[in-house]
Amino acid sequence: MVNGLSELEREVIELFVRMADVLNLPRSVGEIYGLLFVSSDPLCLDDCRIRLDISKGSTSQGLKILRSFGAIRTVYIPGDRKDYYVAETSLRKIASGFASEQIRPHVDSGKERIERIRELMERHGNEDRETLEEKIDLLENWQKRAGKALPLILKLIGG
Amino acid sequence: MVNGLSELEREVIELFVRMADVLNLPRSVGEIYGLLFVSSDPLCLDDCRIRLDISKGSTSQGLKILRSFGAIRTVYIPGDRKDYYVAETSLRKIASGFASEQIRPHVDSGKERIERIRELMERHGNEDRETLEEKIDLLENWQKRAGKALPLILKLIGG
DNA sequence: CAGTTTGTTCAGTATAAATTGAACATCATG
DNA sequence: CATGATGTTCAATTTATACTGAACAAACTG
Repeated sequence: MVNGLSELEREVIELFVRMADVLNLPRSVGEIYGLLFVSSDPLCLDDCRIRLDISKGSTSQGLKILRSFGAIRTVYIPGDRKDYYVAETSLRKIASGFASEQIRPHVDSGKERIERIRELMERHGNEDRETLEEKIDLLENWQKRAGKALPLILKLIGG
Repeated sequence: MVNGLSELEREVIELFVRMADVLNLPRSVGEIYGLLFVSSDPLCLDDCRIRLDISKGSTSQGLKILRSFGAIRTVYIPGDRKDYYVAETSLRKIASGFASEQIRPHVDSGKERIERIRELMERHGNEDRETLEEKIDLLENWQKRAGKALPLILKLIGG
């Protein structure tokens, strides 16, 4: 046992580090969630910091991000001023939180950009106009499908 | 008009740069795909390089990546030694290529890791054994759902 | 086959993002 | 209200990743 983490713990944490990587989240976010996930009892900021051997700043930021999409829950422990956390284990909740915080904004800004592109095309009056218009229609189509797919995916994953 | 790119072109390209960012792909990949997407005719490596003002290396790498999941198609132009490319516009094709090249491997390696975790737990014999086992079951459950969701998402998006 | 065109590779460098740690704010408590 | 405990913020630094450009390989051309 190195670092205060058992091999089992390290392996679970690494799993979530990889997930974080895929989801474009900081490594530390994966580490923290992983640690909370394997822990059978709630941990506070300092617990995480010490066991993962990361800085206070990273730990604070990481917990903030995890809270922001509901991947962790705050637990009140009587007689203790510290905030304690447990991993949320409902995939549905996590996925929908993640979707609305990290995905939806991108989809929305994409929508705005397509509108802007439409406007630009008005004053384009080119030979390729026809072809171009088809492309933009296509783009809008993708956009819409992405927007509709998102909630369905959540249903699908969330069970 | 700056850089040889019209405002319209720049806007479309930026759209794909943002997408690339979400999908964890290099910016240049988004740029190249965007350029090919707005272009009404096929472009070769040097066309992309010059119009986007990026290096040969980046362009070559970018095209390689785009080819790797079928986001672009090679077009043969008689009497020209160069390879020409057009953007693939079937979302279904692109999404399934992306899934099998960039997502599936992660899902698979996650599966292996869970197996390893299972083994580690055998020789764990702890008090928390019960709780821990539930967690790992949960993990496996997520894993399976992700594996099954993937093809469904493709159906959903691909139309 | 020497010269040219085309594309790839990769060591070095630049860029963006995450992490650190110290300063700061907040608040409970004696 | 001074002290200590807890958590946040942010400038400086580290780290990971993408990009560059020169060297190279392959293949065509005259």
